[in-house]
Order: sequence, then structure tokens, then C-alpha cells
Amino acid sequence: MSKRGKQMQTELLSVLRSHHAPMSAYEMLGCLREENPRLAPPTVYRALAALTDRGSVHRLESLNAFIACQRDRHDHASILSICDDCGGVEENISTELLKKLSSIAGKSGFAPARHVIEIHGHCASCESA
Amino acid sequence: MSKRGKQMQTELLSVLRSHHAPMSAYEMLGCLREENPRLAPPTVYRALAALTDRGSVHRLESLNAFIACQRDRHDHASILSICDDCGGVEENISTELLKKLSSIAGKSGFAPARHVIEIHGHCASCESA
DNA sequence: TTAAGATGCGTTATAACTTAACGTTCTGAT
DNA sequence: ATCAGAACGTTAAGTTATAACGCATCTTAA
Repeated sequence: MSKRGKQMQTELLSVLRSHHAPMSAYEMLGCLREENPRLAPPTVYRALAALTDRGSVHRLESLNAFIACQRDRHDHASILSICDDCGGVEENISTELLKKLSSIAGKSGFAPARHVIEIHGHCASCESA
Repeated sequence: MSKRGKQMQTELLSVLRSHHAPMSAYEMLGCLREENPRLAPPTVYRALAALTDRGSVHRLESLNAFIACQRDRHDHASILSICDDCGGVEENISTELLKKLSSIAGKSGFAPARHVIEIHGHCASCESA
């Protein structure tokens, strides 16, 4: 990984972090193009791939969007609660639930490698409104 | 819902059922165009929307693909185990896990409406190979 | 230090997925 | 039979993601 690559990842992560809701790859691209107008999609997607591999960024599969990890440690499968009203995302962890999930899938001999757990609904403040 | 609409859904469901792996909307479109070459994407997507609403078809969010429900009753949130090797999908249900998941999300007042649970990994036969 | 090989980057182009918009056709109620 | 509303087909475009390729950068060994 070269300096350019890491720098791209850093910039991208800071864009994501300063935006407290999921962003699509193209939204990020838009932001980053203010600095570097020639930036192209593959650059963004490559940086996102590195960041999601590392766990610093989570991909919201059901939204085709991304969000910065809200936790200190990044080596976990997340439970992502997505508010369909305000777009906010809350991240939770539960090794217990994960274990249970793996055991359910494992009954037939399935070997889990990656978990996607997303919950759509309404967050507390949108629900009360 | 007109006759055409329902018929489209029926045809699509039978295509999906006869194919024992996830299919993308365009794969289905390709199949259905053998009969009706003028078929366009929105027709397929509309039928898919009706079928997924009803629960006869599940959308695999992490694959942008669809699969016929493998169960008799369709009023449940599924746990989908996806083999990254052979593409096979196994469907499981666990009200217990779902309850736990809802309670985790609910701690902050989040009101769940729809659960997306997908597990990537290897199925028993691909794992042993 | 420099040349060879490997890795990864930017760029172009295109593929894959999804939906907006609109006019037409169908359906069901009056 | 006629009208209102829902659903459909069609065109077009929007959004998301990746293949391919040549150039730049880094690495290693002589």
C-alpha cells in the first residue's frame, strides 16, 4: 500500500466521520472532488474496500451506503439499526447474539465467515414524533 | 392488481423456484424475455416488489439478488446463510433470535420494523471439499 | 545506484442495478 | 356505458460498481 492509497483512505474516513449519517460512494466522491476534481469512482471504491476490510467503515448492504465505525475496536460484527425516517444509524455489538446466529446457521454444517445484521425501523426520537 | 400483474408474478416465481440459487433481476429478465422479448426492467421489479412484500421471495441485500422463499409460511424474518462458493442459500427462522435482536436494538428506544440477517460463509459440502 | 519485477494507482470506459415519468389499458363502481 | 382510479408497458435516465490497462511508485537484488 502506497502513501497515496493510505492518504485517500484517511481523507475518506474523515469525510465519513464528519457526516453523521450513511453516505453513498458517490456522495463521498462528490465531497472529495471539491479538493481533487479528477477523482474517479474506482479510487473511492478501492479506499472503501480497504477501510471496510479493516473494519473502520461499515457497509450498509440494504442501503448501498457506508458509515464510519462508531466503536473503538473494529474487529467485530455489528448490529446496525437504521432509522428509515432520519437516516441515523446506531451500532451495537453482541457476541452472544452472534454466537447464537452462528449456531443456527451451523446446524447444517454451514461455516459462517461474515455476518450482515441490519435492522430497519424508527429511532427513539423519530418514533416519538 | 390486474390479471397481467398476477400472471407476471406467477411466472417470475416459477422461474425463481426452478433455479435453486439466487438470481439477479436481470437474470430473471433474461429468462422471461425468451417468452416475451419486449419485457422491460420495471415490469420485473414491480413483480419482485409484490412478491417480496408478500414474503414469497426474499431479497438478498448483500448480493443484489433474489431467491424464492423455501418455507411454507411467509410471514417471518429469515436468516439467510449464503455459500460464497456454490452460491446456495439456506433459510432459517428463529423467533428467539429475532426477539433478542429486537431487544438489543430496542435498548435505545429503536422500534424495529424489518430485519436483514444474512450470513456469508461456506456450506457443508463446499467446506468439506 | 540502478535495473527488473511486483504492486497498486489513476483513468477510461462500461457493466449492473434500479427507478422516474408518462401515456395507455384495464377494472370496478355508478 | 361511462368515469375514476389503479396498474401496466415503455422510454429514458439515474445510481451503483467494476473491468481493463498503462503508468507510477516501491522493493529487492546485483
